[in-house]
Amino acid sequence: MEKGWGLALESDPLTTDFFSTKATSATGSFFRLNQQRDMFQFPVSLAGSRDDRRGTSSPSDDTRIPVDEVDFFSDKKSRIVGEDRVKKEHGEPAPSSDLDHVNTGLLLRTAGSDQSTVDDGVSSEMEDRRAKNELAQLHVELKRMNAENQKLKDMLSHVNNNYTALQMHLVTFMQQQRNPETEHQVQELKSEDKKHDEEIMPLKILDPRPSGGAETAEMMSTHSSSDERTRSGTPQNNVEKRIGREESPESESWGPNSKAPKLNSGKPIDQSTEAAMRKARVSVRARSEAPMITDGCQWRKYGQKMAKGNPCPRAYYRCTMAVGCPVRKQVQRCADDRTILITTYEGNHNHPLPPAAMAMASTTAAAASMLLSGSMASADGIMNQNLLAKAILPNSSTMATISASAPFPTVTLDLTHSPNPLQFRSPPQPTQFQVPFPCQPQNLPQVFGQPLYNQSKFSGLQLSQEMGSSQLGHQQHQVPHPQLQQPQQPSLADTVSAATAAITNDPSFTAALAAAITSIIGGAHPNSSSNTSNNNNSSNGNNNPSHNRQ
DNA sequence: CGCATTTGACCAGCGC
DNA sequence: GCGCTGGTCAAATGCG
Repeated sequence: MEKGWGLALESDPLTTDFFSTKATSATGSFFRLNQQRDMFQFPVSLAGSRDDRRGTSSPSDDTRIPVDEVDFFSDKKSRIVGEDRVKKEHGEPAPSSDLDHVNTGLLLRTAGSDQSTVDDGVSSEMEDRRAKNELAQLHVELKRMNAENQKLKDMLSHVNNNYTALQMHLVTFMQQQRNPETEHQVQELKSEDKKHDEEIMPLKILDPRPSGGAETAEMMSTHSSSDERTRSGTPQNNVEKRIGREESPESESWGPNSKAPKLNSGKPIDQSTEAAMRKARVSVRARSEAPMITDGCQWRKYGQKMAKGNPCPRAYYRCTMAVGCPVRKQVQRCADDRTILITTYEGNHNHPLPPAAMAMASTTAAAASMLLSGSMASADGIMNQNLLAKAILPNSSTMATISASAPFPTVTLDLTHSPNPLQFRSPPQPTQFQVPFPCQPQNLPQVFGQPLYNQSKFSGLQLSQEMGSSQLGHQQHQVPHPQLQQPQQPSLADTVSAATAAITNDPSFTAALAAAITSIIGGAHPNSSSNTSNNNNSSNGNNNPSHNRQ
């Protein structure tokens, strides 16, 4: 049972098959197949993150190079150096490599090999000396490479941080333009986020929605207090706890019986949208044998119910990565197709997330923001939401559906239509740590021009093709990102499912999504029609990319 | 023993 | 008002 950031965060829920308790035994036996292996997994692609260093099946294993000597960000040289060194130590002649000076020595030796067979005495001594010399050179080179790698790693980390900060600044700026009164709240969030920038990417990217920042802050405070009450645990507090739960926005149930106001109620827009924000949900449909997708967060199961119309029980989970985190999720198998796992997220994390969790968090945050932005953009929420769904998946109406008729605004990301899903495939390495494969970037598919580190078995948002070509391509000028400029490589069918992780790991994803949404909403929204022309210039991510939803 | 899960009970909202 | 349903709680249980 592993408790760190990374893949094994959901260890116990994995082994606990809630379908086996009440569901049929048939499904139980089915889902018990390699649950660990078949978990959805989200990548850890944050450069320089701890997870990146935990690569296990790297070439360093084979060559017995100490891990600290082989950097996963390293270029080919250092690895070759390592191999050469080992081969040297084993008496093998090192092959010609990229190291010129090494080659020189080897070539000399090779050139003289014929002679060395003739006069053994002198040449063997010289060879020894030469070999030692080479070895020393290799050591020096290795050190130099390591230093260089470290430098590059630092730079990469720095660039990442800067990029995130810049993105947040941009969102903040646009948010302030749209809603100046929330400026101070936004600033609060910014300062909070800064605290965690170095180690962990912050989830609480500002909510660009009107009063979004306020909402986030409010939810955080409210939930901390309410949850503290809830966790106080003394029996005499039961009544108080119930009351507190009712007062807390998060405590509202998320079912059709919930107290949450409906979208098109007659309430003023502020209240209704605020409530809608609280209750906005993102439902992810994906194929998986595992009882729960691995989204990088830690969850604690707090309930299970048989839902009407579905023989499979519905499990209720609460985020336990931080005390008082209001995020909850429901996990349920689809009644029609029990290989489909439906995970519904609600709430905003009130804590920083590890990179592994950023993937799903970004996805759901983008979807939720998009949904809520759409619902607020106009009174005709349904229309805009449909447009937003098309914004996510312009060429497929079934990939993302937004329900405005539901008690809560819900966006459903349907990830089950992969032509060749890889969710049942074995991971390339047995370890549960998600390790990028910097050694073979050329073999990796790209989404939005970003190499896919295919460590994810998540079946994917399937945004790669449509979004990459039509949507993102359209938005590239709006959301400048170096990687977005790269030509998109045709996505491999069996790696499409990893697209989501890669997409959502890219901080530009939500910005790009927001830009796309903004342009659409701008056209549909009567009040923002004047902004339509601006969308191509200045809408870059402002309208959406709030990571305040999980 | 501590922690997570299980599971029955409770509560609130909705429909009839 | 009553029953149904969804969501949550918390004691009981299981596991490492």
